[in-house]
Amino acid sequence: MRSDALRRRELILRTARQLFAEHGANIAMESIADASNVGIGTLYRNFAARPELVEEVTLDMLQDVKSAAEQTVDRLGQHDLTAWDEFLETLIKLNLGALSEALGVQLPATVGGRIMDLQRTTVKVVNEALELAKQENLIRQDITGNELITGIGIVTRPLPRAFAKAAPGLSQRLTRIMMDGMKPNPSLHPATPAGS
Amino acid sequence: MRSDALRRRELILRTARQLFAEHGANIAMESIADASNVGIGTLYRNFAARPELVEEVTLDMLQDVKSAAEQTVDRLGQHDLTAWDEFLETLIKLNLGALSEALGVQLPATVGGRIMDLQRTTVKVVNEALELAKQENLIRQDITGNELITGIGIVTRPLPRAFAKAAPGLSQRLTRIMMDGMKPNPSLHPATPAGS
Amino acid sequence: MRSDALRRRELILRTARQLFAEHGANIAMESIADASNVGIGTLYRNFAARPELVEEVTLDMLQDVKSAAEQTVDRLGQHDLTAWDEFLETLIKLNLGALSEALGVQLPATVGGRIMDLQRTTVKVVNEALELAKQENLIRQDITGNELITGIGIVTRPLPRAFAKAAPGLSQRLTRIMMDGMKPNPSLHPATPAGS
Amino acid sequence: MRSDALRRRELILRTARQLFAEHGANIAMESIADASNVGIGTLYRNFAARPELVEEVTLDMLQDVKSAAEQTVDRLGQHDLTAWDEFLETLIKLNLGALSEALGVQLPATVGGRIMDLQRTTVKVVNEALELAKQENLIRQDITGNELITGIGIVTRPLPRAFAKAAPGLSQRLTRIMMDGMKPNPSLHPATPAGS
DNA sequence: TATGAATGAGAATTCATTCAT
DNA sequence: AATGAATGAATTCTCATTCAT
Repeated sequence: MRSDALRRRELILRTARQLFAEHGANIAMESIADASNVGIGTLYRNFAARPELVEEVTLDMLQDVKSAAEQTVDRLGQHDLTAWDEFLETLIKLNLGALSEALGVQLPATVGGRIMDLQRTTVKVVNEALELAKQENLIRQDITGNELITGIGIVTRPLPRAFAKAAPGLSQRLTRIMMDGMKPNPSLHPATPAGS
Repeated sequence: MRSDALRRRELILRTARQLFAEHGANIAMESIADASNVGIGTLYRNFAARPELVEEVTLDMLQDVKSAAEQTVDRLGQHDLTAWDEFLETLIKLNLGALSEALGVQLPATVGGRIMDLQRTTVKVVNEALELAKQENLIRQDITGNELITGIGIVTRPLPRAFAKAAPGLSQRLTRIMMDGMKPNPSLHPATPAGS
Repeated sequence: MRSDALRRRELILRTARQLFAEHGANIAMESIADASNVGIGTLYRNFAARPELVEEVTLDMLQDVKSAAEQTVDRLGQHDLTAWDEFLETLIKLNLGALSEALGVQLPATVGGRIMDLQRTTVKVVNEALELAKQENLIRQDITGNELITGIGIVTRPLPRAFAKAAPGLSQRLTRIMMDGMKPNPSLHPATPAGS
Repeated sequence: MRSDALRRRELILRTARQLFAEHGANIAMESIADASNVGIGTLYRNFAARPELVEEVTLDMLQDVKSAAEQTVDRLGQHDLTAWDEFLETLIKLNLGALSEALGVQLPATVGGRIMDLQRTTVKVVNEALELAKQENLIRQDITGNELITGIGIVTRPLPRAFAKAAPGLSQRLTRIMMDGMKPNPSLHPATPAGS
């Protein structure tokens, strides 16, 4: 039953992540329980309160980013240059935007240490990948790991329905434009990078 | 008396817009009434329900964009090239991001015709301005009005607190990067524009 | 409407006090609302949360004790000796026991200043009445105001149903016995009074 | 094996009794299971539902009173007069008050026959002890067994925190006063005893 | 038989909306 | 027409009890 329960916990986590991305921060705990095919009590047995669930989903997402970055560091280390574009693809597909929008609203101002820690190490690995990408001139020299991630995160946020409808494919286009803004082009902005 | 009532309605609208931008979608109707110094009943007399208020705020915002675009068309028509950067500045200052985030969540899937209409004419004027800007090579040839507006809208959305804190100035940096992505650079992407 | 609302608030307060005494601490907020013939929302508009309602009921009760004590001081001051027994009667009828049982469980460990204050002044007045009663040899010299009140409070608590049923009138009998324990009888216990 | 199971049941019972006295009626079943070092399932195998556990604890408590009374009858029968005060001490130490408060709230209006029966026989034995005590003039002639037990029970109930804090030692003082009220003093109240 | 995971009814609280004054 | 009190549905969370292993 141990593994059974664990499987169920994972299921709830995945479901919650999906629903947060799809319906935003306001999704009711009961909807998450329903979509996971468990009773509300089971949801609460696994995640003592809403903020805890939000925290776990956040960690889950950060872990995905970190794993992708680690792979990218490996592959770029072996001069497999296709790795970089695939990394960006992965980040985009992770739906960081939808999630971070939903989660950002809810995370308490003072985020728990676990998130801070994982965020830190994640950014660190992303920075390593970035360093390698810069050496191959795959990206602007002044971009930081933080900027890369939040940049993709922000640009993949779901658009207001009205806009999304009026112009299908808009989201991908905007992503592309931001990626273009990160392309190497030393002449453009010697700029002072913000954040780390 | 008539104008008195009108003034009051405008006041509520402005207050709501401010509060939506500041506190997001979850702001309570009563808070809006309080901040407007009217009773909740008066708020509801002016806006029959929350979605209607949201709709009006959206229209208000679109109108601002349209007005700015109109001025820009005028000035660019007279070859006042500083007008373009000022237009972008204005769009950024309008806080489109914060607002559209708050409003986007709430607008019903089937947005009222009024919004669609104003959006259409707004985009049209923006496209005119854009056309002039392209002639002056102030912006990439393949950017559409819709992309410009939503691009600025999306990139000026408030960041999750955790990120914002970790890297102050990040938001401006991301805006800059997206603007860079829109800079004229014919070589980069002959791309097929999406949306209109 | 102002006075209407006030009347309603008082009604809720009275109802809550009654229900706390009758059904104990666990009575649901909704039951109180129902019994008051108001919606649950109205209950919460008047008392922002359960502890606030509990506090108000407590203050209401203390005020009753204080008023009774004040009258008693007046009457004893005029050597109306029947006042004392009537005071005790009143305290008993106030149902202090049922209430304090219900309320005691709920009041936070650190009771709000308002309760502390009113309790202090109440005990003070009771002590004045007590002083006069002692001069007339109506009560043991070593009894304090605090002891008188909590003594009556504790002995009028509702008995477990099983006992109450087995012996109707038991509660009154116990009250009587405790009152007997407070009768003047200098020989019995020169005891050191506890508390104040 | 049989005795093993029995031992476990007794352990749960003792634990529950302690927790009821300590934390009141609201203690959760799971806390009782935890404190007993058994799973919640085991608790429910031994006591089919909360009221049953409450009933068993009540019986346990009544049995203690009965045993103490039986000893007292024996000793008083041999004119060991110290037995009486020790009996009172024992009743006080049994923490009848805390328990009966917790249990009283929960016992269904129609208490099971087992409780009624044990209560009856308990009161009977207490009455025998009382008879002997009266012959030795250790207690008022008009006190009944029921009154003695519930009197001690009620006066040893835990006081609301606010009062307890304001006056440490208050509880013992009140107990003493009630005991004083039961001291032999034929002149005081020829009163009609209530209950049996 | 012991365990602890699962369940869902119930409790406190919030907030959009309606209604009496 | 303005006000703010009243309403109740929706939401978060708890805990007694059941059930699968």
